[in-house]
Amino acid sequence: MRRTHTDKHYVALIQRRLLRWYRRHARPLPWRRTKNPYRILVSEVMLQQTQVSRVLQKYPDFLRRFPTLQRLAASSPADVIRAWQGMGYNNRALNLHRLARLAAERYHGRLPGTPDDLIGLPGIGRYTANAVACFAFGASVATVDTNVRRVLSRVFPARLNADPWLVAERVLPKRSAYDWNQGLMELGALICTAKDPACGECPLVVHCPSAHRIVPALRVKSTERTRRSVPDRIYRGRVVEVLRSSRRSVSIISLRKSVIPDLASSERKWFAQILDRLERDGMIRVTRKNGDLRVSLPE
DNA sequence: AAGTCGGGGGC
DNA sequence: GCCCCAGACTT
Repeated sequence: MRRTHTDKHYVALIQRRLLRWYRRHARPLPWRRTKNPYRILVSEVMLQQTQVSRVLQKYPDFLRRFPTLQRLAASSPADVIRAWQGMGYNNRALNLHRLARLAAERYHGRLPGTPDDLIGLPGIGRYTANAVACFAFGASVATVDTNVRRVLSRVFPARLNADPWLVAERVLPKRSAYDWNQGLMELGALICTAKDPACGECPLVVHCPSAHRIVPALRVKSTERTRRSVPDRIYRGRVVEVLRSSRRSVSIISLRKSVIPDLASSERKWFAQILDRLERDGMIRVTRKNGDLRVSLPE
């Protein structure tokens, strides 16, 4: 009988090796030194599609500015968007603020502790729900992010086509979920990287069928609609960035000139659509002042 | 299932 | 220039 990834003994060996490696090599990241659900939540949202190195720069300031979920709920969306400067994906800031206000009225200003109650909250998908439940509330649940997905697909390639969540749940050591999940992510970030992984330093190298023969990941071709090959979200980001630094509302004319100085008149409709979508997202506010359209962050 | 949503740093 | 990154949401 050939061993599979469900072989208990084989999995247990891998679990012990990774846990030991993690306990020795774990970086002292600030969100690993707290169980405060709010602080864990902020870190997980910030880390969505964002490197650890950048989150490290913004995380302390954000928590100083908004020390608790209640303080976040009591702030304006504009305040949160400003504090999000440099992070990208500004919808995350908006959703975090919505979550805070929603928790204030539904959960007395606290975060629920189960994946079922967390998932579906603004900006909280399956990964973040499980991450907060596990890292803050000690729930024994799997967390599958891009690191975990990559590591598991290499260590357990037999299930390459299987749902990574099923694999992750099957190999999760129930008693050590926190260290295991963090360890998988740490391994993916430091050793089992997307390109040119350091198999020579990997604690799982003797068990890994993919060791030293990693095939380059398939190119994920971007299909985003572009204007002159630049995705719209880049211009959305520029609009928000201009509004961040202006204490007052800005006329659409001057806003457009700040964002794109040489915009052709034929493209003004395109720019108007950018603003429409930003307004629909709740990212900006458009008001009329004596017949003139003015734009600001939602104060 | 595919599009959309930022920004910075590595190469 | 291109690529990657602790995902979520909309269509």
